[in-house]
Amino acid sequence: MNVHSAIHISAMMDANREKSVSEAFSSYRTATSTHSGGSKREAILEAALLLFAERGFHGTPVPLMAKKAGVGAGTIYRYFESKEALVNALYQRWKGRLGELVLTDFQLDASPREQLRQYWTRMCTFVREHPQAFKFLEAHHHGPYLDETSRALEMSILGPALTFIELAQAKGLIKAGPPEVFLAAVNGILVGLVKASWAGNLELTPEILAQGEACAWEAIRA
Amino acid sequence: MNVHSAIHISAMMDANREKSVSEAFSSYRTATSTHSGGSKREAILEAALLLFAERGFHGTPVPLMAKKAGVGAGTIYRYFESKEALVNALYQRWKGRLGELVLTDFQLDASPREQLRQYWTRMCTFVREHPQAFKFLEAHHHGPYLDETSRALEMSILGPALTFIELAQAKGLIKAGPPEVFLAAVNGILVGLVKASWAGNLELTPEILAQGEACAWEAIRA
Amino acid sequence: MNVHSAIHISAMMDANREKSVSEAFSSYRTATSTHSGGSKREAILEAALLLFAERGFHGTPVPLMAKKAGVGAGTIYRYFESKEALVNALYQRWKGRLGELVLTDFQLDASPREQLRQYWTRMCTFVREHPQAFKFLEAHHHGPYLDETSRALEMSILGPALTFIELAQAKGLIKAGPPEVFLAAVNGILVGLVKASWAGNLELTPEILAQGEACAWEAIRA
Amino acid sequence: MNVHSAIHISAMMDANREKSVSEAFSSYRTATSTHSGGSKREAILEAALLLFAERGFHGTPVPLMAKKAGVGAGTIYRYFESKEALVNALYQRWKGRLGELVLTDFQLDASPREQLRQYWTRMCTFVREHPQAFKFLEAHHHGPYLDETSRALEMSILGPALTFIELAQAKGLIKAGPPEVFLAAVNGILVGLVKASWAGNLELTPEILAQGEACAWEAIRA
DNA sequence: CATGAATGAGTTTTCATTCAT
DNA sequence: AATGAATGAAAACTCATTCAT
Repeated sequence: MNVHSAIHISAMMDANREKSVSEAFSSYRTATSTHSGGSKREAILEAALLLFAERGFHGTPVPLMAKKAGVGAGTIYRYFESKEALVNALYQRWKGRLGELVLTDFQLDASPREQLRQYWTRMCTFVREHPQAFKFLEAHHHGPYLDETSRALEMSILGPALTFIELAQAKGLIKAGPPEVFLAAVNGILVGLVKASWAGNLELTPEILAQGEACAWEAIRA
Repeated sequence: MNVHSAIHISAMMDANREKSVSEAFSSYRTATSTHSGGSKREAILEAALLLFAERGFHGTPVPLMAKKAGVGAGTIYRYFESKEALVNALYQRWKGRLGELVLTDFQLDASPREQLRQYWTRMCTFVREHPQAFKFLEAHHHGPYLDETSRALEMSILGPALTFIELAQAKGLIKAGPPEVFLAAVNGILVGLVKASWAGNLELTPEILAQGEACAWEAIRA
Repeated sequence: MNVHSAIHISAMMDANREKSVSEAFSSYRTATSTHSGGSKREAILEAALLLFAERGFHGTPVPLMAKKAGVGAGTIYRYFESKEALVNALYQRWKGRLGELVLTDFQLDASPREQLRQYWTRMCTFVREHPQAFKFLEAHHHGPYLDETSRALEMSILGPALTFIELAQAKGLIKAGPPEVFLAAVNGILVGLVKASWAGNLELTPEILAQGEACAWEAIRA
Repeated sequence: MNVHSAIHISAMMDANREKSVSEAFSSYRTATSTHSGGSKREAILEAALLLFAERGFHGTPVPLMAKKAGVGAGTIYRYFESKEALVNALYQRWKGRLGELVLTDFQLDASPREQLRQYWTRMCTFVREHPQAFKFLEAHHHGPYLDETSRALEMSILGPALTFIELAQAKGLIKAGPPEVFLAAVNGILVGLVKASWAGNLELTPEILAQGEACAWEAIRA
């Protein structure tokens, strides 16, 4: 797998709604400005995001989502075939957005140190701007209700990331070993920090995030 | 909080069952060899552990647990007041065991590098011997159904760990900064590796775990 | 307590549904002519009345009520928070109706003999028109599932009745002694007759009811 | 039906246990002094009496009765075929005792006024000495779980009482009309007073009971 | 005999989904 | 298209009864 797989990410997003690549690619960009039909769909997805993040998939009744979204319970089923379809659409949307954010215009030719900085910064941006989405993605990683498309999306970020690590290893700038280890380390540190902040043990200030980035680099540098 | 708080961990384990500290302390040690009265309780806790780990609290119906445990559905309520009481007992049992495993006879006077090795090794032992328990603890960290006792147990491991980090920082052997950052980094790397293995991206061989430990040390060393 | 407390009765009726006094006052009058939204509620209350009267609160499963009411079991919980809330609503409704029937436009200045006749007649009317309601009220008098509001309603009929007895005693027309004794006697005779009819030992003809009224008067007259 | 039907009462008591008339007749007299096997049966019946009186048949779990009786849950089923059999045995025991108390050596040739006094006094004795039994009998009068024997027992007291009323009517000492009316009146007054005392509205002092008796007599006298 | 742990049918209650309006 | 009342299947939990000890 290589960097260019990034272009497939958007195609998988919101897969339950539209199947066309180009449509899918543009759909979420214009999400906030869509009109008739779209605003309710957005409201539902937003309410679902918050509730799934706080209470989990099985812990969130559909009528509660409807109430929070300000729509009728039946309306949800006009936009999504089922609760499962909804959680998959939501997962694909946010995993897709995260993937786009991270991979779009990624500096292919920067130094590994610089690339880590870019990756780290973008992930932190996502965490800051969409904390509930991050929590949702983290909590629903491997729910049995996720379909193949959702699972496949995971790889679209992991794949390019692994490629970058391999390239850096080839240059001797990152430790030798399975690249998955170092990706797990970097992501693990980030997730560790974020979870510590959720638990109230830590505040995610820019300084602390920078500190975390430094740790991540030291963890993987050769 | 200091290292000696470790002795309180056992006292909190299985709190819903016995209240006496000494009893609680010894109860789980003999769990596998318990007499007739306890075997069903053990079967229930074991079935619950597997199912909660795979499907989550809300995703696991009581009758399914009963079937997996080989008991009647009503039997579960002879041992636990409610499904919530069961998940709390389970959480406290395993968090307590993890705490004991990590903290018992911890080398207070070893070097930070050595202490990290010991911590890392013990955590890996737990992951290897009780993978479902680790998954369960990871997934149920902050469920709204956890009671005060369960939440309090969390701190009994975190507390001592933070103390060690502070001591090492004072000696200039670990980076300066909030100790929570470095604890989150170490744990994050471990959890990252374990999750990668769950996802099938990595096999947790001794070599890889050692690699992870090296990363963890580099991440936090001064 | 005086006669005017009667105006509070309606306010307490159906207290679980509406809180406004004026609304509550008029709500049950139009009960039989309610619109689409209320017909199921009425059907549930009617089915519950019959079943609770025949089999008691604990002896009546919710699905049986649902079947008798011609609704789904879940529907009952759209109208009542719980089975307990339902029995309380039912109790308050009928106790309220009985209170209204007895106290509305009661002849404050008639002779005690005439007042007894009026009270007796109205009670008999209630028994004739709502035999199941009378049975229900009689059987659920002091169930532990009744809430404060239900219990309080009891007093709104007893209070005025006691006042009338006291007034008549002051005029020397009713025996001296605690007024509660004579109220118990009058009500006891009525309930005795009704229960005898339930047992099949007696038919509640107008003659027999008149006979009972005569007994009641002789029982309490000075 | 005449007075001599009284001798059949005992024969029906505890019918579920023994069928022989003589045995049945003597069984409850010696109840408190019986030994092996009997004491547990008594404990069960006593616990059941209290619990059924307070919470009703369906509101009383068998395990709770067992606990209150100080026996194992299974033990109850060594003495009674089922919960229904138990409530019937209990009903028959106490209805039988009440019948015996009222009818044994009843003054057949006394004046109606004197006979009422005797009846009233004996009923009051029962209420005073066995308040829970009275409450139990009152509450379980016509439960659907009562069998034919239990229902039949009712008549063994009512029958003789009606005979006495008829005799008194023939002498012109009690009002003309269906004797059931006057029996219902007398019993109704008594039950009314007792229920008022349960509700806390009245204390059953000797004076008040005498007052009640006076009311009862006035209610029925010609 | 006596027990009380065990059970599954039955209870109350919830909830994903449908459908008449 | 949108709704939310209605539903029944399934959830959590209870309890009358059994049976191994």
